Amino acid sequence: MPTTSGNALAGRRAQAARNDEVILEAARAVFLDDPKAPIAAVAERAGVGISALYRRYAGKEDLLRQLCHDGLRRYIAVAEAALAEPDDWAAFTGFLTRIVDADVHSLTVHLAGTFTPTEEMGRDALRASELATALVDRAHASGRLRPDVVVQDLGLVLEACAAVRVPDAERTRQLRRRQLAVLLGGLSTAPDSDPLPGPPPAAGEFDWRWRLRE
Amino acid sequence: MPTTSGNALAGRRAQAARNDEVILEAARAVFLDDPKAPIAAVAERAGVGISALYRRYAGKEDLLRQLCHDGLRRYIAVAEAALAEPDDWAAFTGFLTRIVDADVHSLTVHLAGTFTPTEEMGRDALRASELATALVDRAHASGRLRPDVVVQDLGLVLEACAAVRVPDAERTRQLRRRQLAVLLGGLSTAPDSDPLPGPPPAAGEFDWRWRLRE
DNA sequence: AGCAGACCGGAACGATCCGTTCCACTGCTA
DNA sequence: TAGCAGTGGAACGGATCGTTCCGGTCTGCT
Repeated sequence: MPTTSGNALAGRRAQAARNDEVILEAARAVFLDDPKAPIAAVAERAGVGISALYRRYAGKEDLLRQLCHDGLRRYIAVAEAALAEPDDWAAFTGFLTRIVDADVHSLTVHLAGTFTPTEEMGRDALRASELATALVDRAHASGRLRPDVVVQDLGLVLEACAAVRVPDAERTRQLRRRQLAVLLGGLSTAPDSDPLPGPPPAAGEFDWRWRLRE
Repeated sequence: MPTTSGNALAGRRAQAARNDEVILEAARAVFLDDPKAPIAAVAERAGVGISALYRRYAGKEDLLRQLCHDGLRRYIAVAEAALAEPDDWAAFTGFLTRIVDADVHSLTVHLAGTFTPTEEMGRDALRASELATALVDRAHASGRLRPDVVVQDLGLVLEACAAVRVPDAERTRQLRRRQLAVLLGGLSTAPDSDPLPGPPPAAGEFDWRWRLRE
């Protein structure tokens, strides 16, 4: 007779616990593919009924919020891991590569505006931007990053990579790496290059995504 | 008494002719901002009734198709103009700058899949890709374009720029130019750079956009 | 002058989609 | 074995949107 915990395999409880995972994974896959997919698509992909979803989340908005927050936490985790890398430039490039590979940008930015954020998300977003700043600072210190690049340019880079999209997921990853390689080449210091044009992206210039869409 | 032609200002005919323009412009603005905007939004933006739209176009699909075809023709015109530039590299960069500024990429690619294309569009698309190839070839000849860049990489570049988007249109243009500058830096030959990773984008790898969405 | 009809605004309709609720059912768990 | 947590999926109600339709206006021709 399984107790309330400790058994990972059998029984109704275990099935429910497994569904927790399956549903979250399905939601990630579905909303990554189409940010406004219907909730039924998530249930279908997970191979469960709609009730299994509504038992866990108050509604679509709640699911989206948790998914987005999850992406934010991944971002932070990847950034912290990258900061542990001793080489300044490698920390920077490794960070971007991992974020792009994990498609975290789509998980966060593209889902924003579809729900009202919690204040904890606000705190995490702040922390995320601090970490990103640290990575850019170190990249500058390494001398390999163009001096006129600012933190907010990371947003442009990630957006550019997330925009690459073909039906096959693995191929998408490859093409995004190619895109990132080109961008990193352009971000690197070059002997005789003109300065980047226009005022650099400003802090908060992309915040409109986080405000509710009207 | 105005005759049937020659007068550009007065009368019902003239108003109708003006509406032709106004509606097309409104449609461009609206669908550029949101590819699946309702048709009523176009009418509202144009300051006309819905009838004025349906008098000119058989339906939404027809409007979208003509808009997209229009974008394709712009693309071709810009490419032809660029090819007249004597300097190989300048032709290449000038072409990209103009396409990005005019937001032609959004007009074509992002609208594809929402209508069944005509064969004339197929011909124009072919011509467009020939012109793009010529521009890339000349850029290669100039020696300033990395040898491992292929025509299809243009699609990635344009996608990256089109992905940049803030509420203000003029600011969007500025940021896209910045993005393009970074990308062009990465596309340029550099003394000691690793080759671009992965197989390059293949011909027709982005064609799925042109097939009807299921 | 007068009328036929081009042209227009916008209400109304019908189809579709989607979030959410609800209920019957299943098989653990105590 | 009784009860309930967990579930599948039909059904509902609201919202959205493409399209049609009708009444009204004004023009351009006769």
